[in-house]
Order: sequence, then structure tokens, then C-alpha cells
Amino acid sequence: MPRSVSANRQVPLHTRISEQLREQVLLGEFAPGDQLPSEHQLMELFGVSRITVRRAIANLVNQGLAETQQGKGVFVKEQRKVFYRLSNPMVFLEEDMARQGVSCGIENLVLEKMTAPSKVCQTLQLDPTTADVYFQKKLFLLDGDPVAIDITYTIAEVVPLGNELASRMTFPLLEQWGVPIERIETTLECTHADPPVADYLNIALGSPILVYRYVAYTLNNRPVVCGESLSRGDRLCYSVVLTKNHS
Amino acid sequence: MPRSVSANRQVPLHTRISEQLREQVLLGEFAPGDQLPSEHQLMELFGVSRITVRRAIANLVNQGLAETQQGKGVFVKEQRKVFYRLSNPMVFLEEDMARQGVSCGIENLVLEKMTAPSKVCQTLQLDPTTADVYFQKKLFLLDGDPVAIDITYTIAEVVPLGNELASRMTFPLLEQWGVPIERIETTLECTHADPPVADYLNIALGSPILVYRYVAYTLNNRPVVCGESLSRGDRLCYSVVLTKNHS
DNA sequence: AAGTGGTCTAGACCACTGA
DNA sequence: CAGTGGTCTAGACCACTTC
Repeated sequence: MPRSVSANRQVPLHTRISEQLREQVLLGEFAPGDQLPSEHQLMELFGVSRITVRRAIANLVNQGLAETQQGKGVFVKEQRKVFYRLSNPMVFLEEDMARQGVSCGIENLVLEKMTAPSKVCQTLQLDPTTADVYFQKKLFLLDGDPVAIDITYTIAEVVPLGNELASRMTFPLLEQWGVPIERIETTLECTHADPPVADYLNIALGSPILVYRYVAYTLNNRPVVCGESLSRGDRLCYSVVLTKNHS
Repeated sequence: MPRSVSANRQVPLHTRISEQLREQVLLGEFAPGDQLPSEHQLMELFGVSRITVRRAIANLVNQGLAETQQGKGVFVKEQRKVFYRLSNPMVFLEEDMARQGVSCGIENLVLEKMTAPSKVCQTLQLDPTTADVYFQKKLFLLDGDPVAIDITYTIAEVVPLGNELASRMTFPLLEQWGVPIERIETTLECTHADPPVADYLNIALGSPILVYRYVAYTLNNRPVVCGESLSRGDRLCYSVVLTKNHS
């Protein structure tokens, strides 16, 4: 017998079904990691066609509540968010993550000295003809999964040993090299995974992505590093402490 | 004749089609606001069924590149993001928005004095039996559209005139009332619109949402306000300046 | 009335998983 | 092998917009 998804004829069937499943998930009838009924079972349960069931499941996936695995089934998604603390100076990241019960790592993808692209020249206030920067692309791993891709441009002049950038975090290295970071201008926004990002982070096209952009300044308002971090919206979030700015 | 979506048999048809359309959008062949070919036209153009075309369009919508309007068509989405500057003290918001070319407003939804819910008691370090707070729910409008919903709990003790909260921004009011905000602890994360939020912000279920949570402290580390802002990921982003923390 | 997107059906075939 | 989800088809009806 079809279950009671009859109320409110104005709301589409697939929505009524996904809403009912959503309720059950939120009430704990299905725990994180649990398998939901199969498409076939849901078809019988609600007395609807497969396409409608699939649409309902798509709604849940779209709301970040479920994920599908071909050949296996649909599962309630587990919440595994970790806070990335934005501060200056940067805290020692590994410790911060360990405190949250996850291991972290960096996988270097690209590290090369190059002449700065024009956009980078602008933000770093460089002379386009002579400006060299280190360009680095790296993955940030949590418990082995890639959760963020980071792209950084560092003015070559302040980097004594380029290779060290490959294995260490950028900001602590700069401090160590006698380049104190006085100010970091940052922005945070929400976008969607495009094909390369989806590929790197091993997620579906269009998955929500948190974008963190930054320009870091040393003494005398001189910019030395800029870049951006694209992270999985379902795995990372940011925390900031705003202290009183006596101006 | 079908167009060349033949390459790479491993990639689903709907993805090849949406990727091709995506390319055209990014190359500017379709400008923001332009109407894309109708489903019927795309069916003929690519020689595929309607369901596949619809799936391709859904991919674009899911990537934030297009939006559909029933009875009208599919249109390339316009980028209309505005920065919300996080600072302490809060800058005068209207001016900040005007500088970005948008008008802003507040629509008060709920404002009432109540005993604090237990979670709020915890974050505001209140005595659960006697603690009164002002609970406020308001919409933040940009160019007339609701783009964020804000929920705030303010310790009643520091509020001389509750009604003023309805029409003014909370933080400047507190300063004016002699409650200086020394520190604000914030977090930013990405989620999806659930039914009430989707309804308030007039967006589809599951649309990306930026969540900004905060606890504000006055002198002596005493928390006085906490709350959260849920904003449309496609309309708002945040900017923060991190100054050197000499600890 | 004609054209648009939104919902829903029944049914076919494929790819992946695990016993 | 049976069961799962992934892709794709053809076709029907509806709701909304524009003329």
C-alpha cells in the first residue's frame, strides 16, 4: 500500500517523498551511514515510478543528506566537517587538526618559479617585466581524502629555498625566513565544483565549494603572497576571531 | 544533424551536452541573462531525448550557471555577488553596500523577549532559570530580494529598548547603548537550503547557503549576543582582514 | 493558441557490487 | 548470479508565459 504522501496536491510527488525521507533521517530513523531502502523498495513503498523515486533521492543528495554508491545503494551521509582556523600568525595546523581528531597532510602537485601572470602582478603590485613568483598547487588531505586544493603565488624575492615550499605550510615558512605577515586580506565565498576541481577533490560536478582567497602583506604594506583555497563544502569550514579594531 | 558530442563514450551524454553548453557560456557565446535554446531545440540540436536534455540543463543549474523559468525558458545566470565585510566594530553597512552599487534593507520577522533556549544559555553562559533574551529573526534584503535570514539572541539585560532592534542593525545599537563589543568569535560554513530557508530566501530546496555563526563578547569576556546568518551562496560573500595577533 | 518548462509513467539496457 | 544504481528512450499531461 502506498504510504501517506497524499497531502498537499500542489507539492510535487518527488518532493513529498524526499521530504518524508528527510524527516526520517532527521528524526534518526536512519542513522548516518545507514542504507536507505533501494529504489525498487521505494517504488513499492510509495507506489510511484522509478523516475520519481530517483528524483526524490536526487533531492536528498542535493541537500547533502544522502549519497549514492553504484551497485551498493543509497546511504545517509555522515557529517565530517572540520574547522580550519584563520588567524595571524597561522597556528600550527597539524595540532589544530589533531585536536579535532583527524590526520592531515599535503600533497604537492606543482611547484615552479615563473613570471607572474598579469592578475597576480596586480594584486602583488609587481613589475610585469621582471617579476618572478613561485607558483604552487597542492592538495590538502584529511584522513587521506583530498578536501581542498590550494593555489599560491609567492614573490620569489622573499623565498631563499623554493623547494622547502613543497613540503611545508607557506606562512610559517615565511615567518621563519624573516618575512613577518602583518596583515591578510581574505574573502570567503561559495561556488560549485567545475570539472578540474571535481576531479581533484573526487566529488560530483557542481558540489558546493568554499573558496578562500587571500593576499598577505608584510611590513610597509608590501604584498608578498596571494592565492586561493578551494575546499569541499561538506568537509571543511572556517573559524575566525574578530578582535576590536581601534582605528 | 546531431552535433559532435560523440567523443569519449565513457562520459554520459547529459554530461557531454552540459559541458558543451558550459563551454559556450564561459566563452561568452551566451552572455549572462541570455536565453539558452529551448528543450525542444536542444533535442533536435543534439539528437537526444527530452529527458537527457533536461538532465543536461539540470547539470548547468546545479553548477550555478543557468536558471530556469517556467513558461519562459532557461537563462544564463547573472553574477550578482556582494561582499559583506566582517569587522569589529561593524562598519556602517548601508554605506558599504551602496559603494558596491546595491541598496539594502532589513525586514523584521520576529522580535520577542523570551527565556533563552538551553543551547543559547550555554553559549551565552546564562542561568537557565532566570535568563531572558531578545530573540530576533530578520531578513536582509539586497535590491529588494531577500538574500539572508538572520537569527539573533541578545541578552535582555543589556537592551534598554527592545523595539529599537526591529529597525536597526544590532551591533551599532549595542555600541550606542554602552556595550562595546571586544571580540567576536565566528564560523563560516557551507550548507544547503532546507524547506523553511528555501521559502524565506525564495530559492530552490538544496541551494547552496553560506552560514555565518557568531558569539560576541563585551568587556571581561562576557558574551552578550549570539546568532547566525544564513545567506544565499550566489548573492553574498564575506571579507575579513586578519591583523597580526601579538600574543 | 502556441511555446515554454515541470511532472510522471513504463520500459530497456548498462555498470558495478557482493555473495 | 541477483541486486543495486546509472543512463536513455518515447510519450502523456500539466502549469505557466506570451501573443
